[in-house]
Amino acid sequence: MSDLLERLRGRGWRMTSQRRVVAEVLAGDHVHLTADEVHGRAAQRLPEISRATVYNTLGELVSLGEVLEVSTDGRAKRYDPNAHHPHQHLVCSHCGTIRDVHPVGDPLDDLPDGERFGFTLARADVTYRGLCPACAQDVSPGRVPSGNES
Amino acid sequence: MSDLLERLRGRGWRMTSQRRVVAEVLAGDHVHLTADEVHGRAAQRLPEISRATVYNTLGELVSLGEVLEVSTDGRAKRYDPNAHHPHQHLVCSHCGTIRDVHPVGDPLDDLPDGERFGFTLARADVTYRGLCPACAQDVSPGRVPSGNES
DNA sequence: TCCTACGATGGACCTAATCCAAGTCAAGAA
DNA sequence: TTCTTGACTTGGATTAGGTCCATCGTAGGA
Repeated sequence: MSDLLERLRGRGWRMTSQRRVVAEVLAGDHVHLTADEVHGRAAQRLPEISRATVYNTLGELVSLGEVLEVSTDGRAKRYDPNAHHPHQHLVCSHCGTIRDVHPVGDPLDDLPDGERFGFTLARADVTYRGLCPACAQDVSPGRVPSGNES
Repeated sequence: MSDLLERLRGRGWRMTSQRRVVAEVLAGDHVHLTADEVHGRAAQRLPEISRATVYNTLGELVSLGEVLEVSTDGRAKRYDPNAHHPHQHLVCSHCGTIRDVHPVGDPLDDLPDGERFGFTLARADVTYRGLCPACAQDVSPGRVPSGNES
């Protein structure tokens, strides 16, 4: 992730401790934190960091194309640092877990000309929805309901 | 759309003037109103209708499967009455216009087993993004498509 | 017509996000 | 090294979108 910091510096970003911490919090695969979670983790290292700064920094990372904004559920937006590898998302309808996935083919090819209404298409965002293994067990009454009744 | 009212009555829905007006506002193709827009249009016919009632009614229509909730940007959810005809959405990145579209094939088929992480898939939501004809004209200043002057 | 449980109301409240004026500090210049 | 300055940060106010709840109203069955 330090190459992100390099890229940002190369783009003339003024490097501050706040921006560094936010960029570092957003490292790794399958990371999809809300702005509030980013703030929480950043505040562990830099207790005085403000929410406004986290929002500003996330917004800049998004407009620089270094981070993707994903809103899978109409609630808080999530931020995905995996912006340089095209991918789609797989979301658990029950617990909200998100995984990055790589479908085959290009979904843009599936939209016939007659269905494009003259639009100039840029991309297609696909959200696969279903139940993750853990929730599939909890939700289906199956047999032997594994103890954790509420 | 009056068949919607019939179906609702058939399901034991208590029919009130408020519910009728909300259901009537949500009629037609390519209709994707926000809750606030629904409230505004409903209030033209029934000025005393409250926002809470609109939210309640929309929520019930969604859980009955009569209306779809779509959130194509991180802002207000939109409500799509075209719930009985499977479709995806085409969104203008500039003005936000939404069209219902029908891609060929089933996007679920494009996700290989190795990319499913054990999930039980239910469906795939696809959002095609691009510029509508009107915005494509507005945005491009003519020719010289402003390469990448960073 | 009367009852009553279901639905509507509006105002308080909540979360996510943005705005803003004032203070701070990174990094280039001297 | 110190100075300078404008970009950055702060925290508190504000906004948008949505939910909750106590109370009132009414659809529709008896």
